[in-house]
Amino acid sequence: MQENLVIVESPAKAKTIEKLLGKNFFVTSSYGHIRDLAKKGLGVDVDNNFKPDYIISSDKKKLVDELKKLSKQAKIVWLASDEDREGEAIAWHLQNVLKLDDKNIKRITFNEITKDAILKAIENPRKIDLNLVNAQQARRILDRLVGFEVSPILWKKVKSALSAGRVQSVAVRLIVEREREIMDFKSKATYKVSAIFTSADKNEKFQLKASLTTDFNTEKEANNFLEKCKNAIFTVESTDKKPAKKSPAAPFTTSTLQQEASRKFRFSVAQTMNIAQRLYERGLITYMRTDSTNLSTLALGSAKQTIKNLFGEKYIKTRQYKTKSKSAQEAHEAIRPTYLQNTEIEGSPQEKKLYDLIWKRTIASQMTDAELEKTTININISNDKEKFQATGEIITFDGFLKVYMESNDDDNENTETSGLLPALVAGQIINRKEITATQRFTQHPPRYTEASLVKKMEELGIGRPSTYAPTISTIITREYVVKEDRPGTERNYTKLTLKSDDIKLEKLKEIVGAEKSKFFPSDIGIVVNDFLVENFRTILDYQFTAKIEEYFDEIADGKLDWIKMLSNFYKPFHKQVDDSLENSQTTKAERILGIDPKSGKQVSARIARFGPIVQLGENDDAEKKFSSLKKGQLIETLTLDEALKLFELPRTIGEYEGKEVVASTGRFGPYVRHNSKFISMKKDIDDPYTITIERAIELIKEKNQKDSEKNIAKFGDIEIINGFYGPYIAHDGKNYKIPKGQDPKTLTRNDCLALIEAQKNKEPKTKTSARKSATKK
DNA sequence: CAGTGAGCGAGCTTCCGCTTGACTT
Repeated sequence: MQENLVIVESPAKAKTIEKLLGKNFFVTSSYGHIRDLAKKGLGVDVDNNFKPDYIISSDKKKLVDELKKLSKQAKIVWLASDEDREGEAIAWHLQNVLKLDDKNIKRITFNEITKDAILKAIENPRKIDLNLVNAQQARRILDRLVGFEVSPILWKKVKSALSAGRVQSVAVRLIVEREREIMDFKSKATYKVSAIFTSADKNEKFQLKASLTTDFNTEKEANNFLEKCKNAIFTVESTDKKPAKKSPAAPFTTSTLQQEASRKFRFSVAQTMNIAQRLYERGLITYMRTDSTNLSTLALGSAKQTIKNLFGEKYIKTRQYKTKSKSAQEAHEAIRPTYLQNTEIEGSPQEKKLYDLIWKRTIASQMTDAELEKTTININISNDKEKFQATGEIITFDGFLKVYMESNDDDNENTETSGLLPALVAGQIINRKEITATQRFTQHPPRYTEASLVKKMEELGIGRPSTYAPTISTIITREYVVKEDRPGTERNYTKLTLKSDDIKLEKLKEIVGAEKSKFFPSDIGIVVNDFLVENFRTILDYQFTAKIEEYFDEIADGKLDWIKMLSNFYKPFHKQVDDSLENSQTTKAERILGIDPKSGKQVSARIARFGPIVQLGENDDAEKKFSSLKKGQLIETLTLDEALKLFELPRTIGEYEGKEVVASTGRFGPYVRHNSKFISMKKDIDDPYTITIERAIELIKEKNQKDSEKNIAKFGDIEIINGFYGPYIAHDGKNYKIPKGQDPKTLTRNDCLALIEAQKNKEPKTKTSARKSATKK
């Protein structure tokens, strides 16, 4: 057995390092943290200096035993976890759990996996930095105290099984407040004027697009302007050329990679991380959970070489980027290809795409600026003080743009910049071909996408590269927010066009406000957020994390005692907990919407046990009626008319084969019920409020037809069913596969029994897995 | 992506950050 045991955090990393270190070293990994606060109860003794109760979780026991065994056989254990707060804590937990003596351990760190860096680390070992460890303990314990003291208040005051936390609650707040901004937003219309000019000289042919530098507020003003243009002479007042530069973006961090993959490929944050993980495990890219934009000297060198080979010397510009985010801990490099000379890889289309993106971004970051020439042409109007302006941009040297251009968040904003403008001289007269004034509306602030939420969280220093994706999934599974598409609404707008000597007025329609994969708060999300902001303002403050991070830094620097820090936080915090338990109202977000003109009864909305509902009649009304809100409706913005419409369902629309046909909306959308069968309506075609009996019968017939095809054969308690995934055998509440190539119609009862028996033998495996997932739930 | 369309009764739920697996139809 080797004298030296090296423990890192990630097994993929362990593999590479072992190759570099040679046979005297055995390298293994801890798979992240090996123990954590007890899952049951608070896990912290608040009356005893916040003494933490650390437990090795069940899924880490085997690993810890293995590590114990290995460390006993080794002379020196090199604790090589990451060079940050969490990494230091992992090293410290390892020492404690493995019961390693100070003289047998050496703490080493390196933030690039190269032979040089690792050998250098081995030559310069240090002790475990207890201050840094304590900063981590303070972070961990504070998060536990916040999460486990505030969540139970929500169970009591709002709804069972809800959760609150330093990170997730602020993420939800961002989404709720953005929605409120949108609710309050008043769109303002202006008339934007643009023109197409042509040459006055018939020998010269060009078209120049220009826009007026000011907008008009009313149709009348716009029309007056166009009237004036009829008799105006247009003269080139000035042309101006200016050189400009564009610089490449920094290499990828976790959050910027998530943003770009979302913008360019529409990958979800989790999807990007899964693909990146696979690339990392295959040794194709560096670690994908990082907040650093740093590139190793090795990478800088090979980028230089690659650029020289592919594009030539003049495209090289070696740069090191400063990491933007203040909370960055920089335990790793930026995300980059391990070998920059590999311009492409084998793999799934998604893997190839993501690798290509990472490669381009990394290479571009080491290339020269792009050089541009921006041209502005101002056009004078003889009878008006307004001016038209045309702008153009051409690339005089492409530089990094040869390989990569960062995408923009607001891709729907098509700025009117064209490429090369015609060569015009001041004083030259040009002709108007067409001038239009189009009514445009200001847009509400955009709803968050996964990626833009991550970006915002990073700006606020909330969450870490390893938690962005899990946090998003938490706020969705708690049903605080939904991520979905919403159709837009139709809007009228006006367009005035001046051509020859006529002004044409058009009333046009456009679809606006359609959303794709955006976050919307739910009623529960809104209620919980309002409750938390009201009762725990300090923790919900956008600056809270940034502030406590300063304390953690002081602890890490040995300037602040971690127990004192926790105590300073906990005293006022716990008082808030007690206060809100005692004084705050249980909240149902109730709103009285008005009176139903038909029945004279009160209409109200609130959160009930199974979600948001509207109620017709007061609580003591024996004949009160309920209805659930539709998808996309919020209690906060529901109108009386919308509420009244909800009571129209379920709606009896007629009879078919002597049985009632009812239309309504359920958990899974609108449906038709007939003969105790539910038939989903077709999306975007049917509407439960307007569906006719004829159409309903059509749906019923269709469904009956499908059902008759569903059952292929039946032998007593054994059935052959044509399911969604193809035909299968159903027996005793369980489903069994039919082997490929076997025609299900020819199967006999005995064939089925044989298949069932054959597949039952595999059961022990599925049983244990069933138990596992059950205990997880 | 199949199927689904209900209306408490006790006890449980919950945090954030490190890591990767391995259950299917």
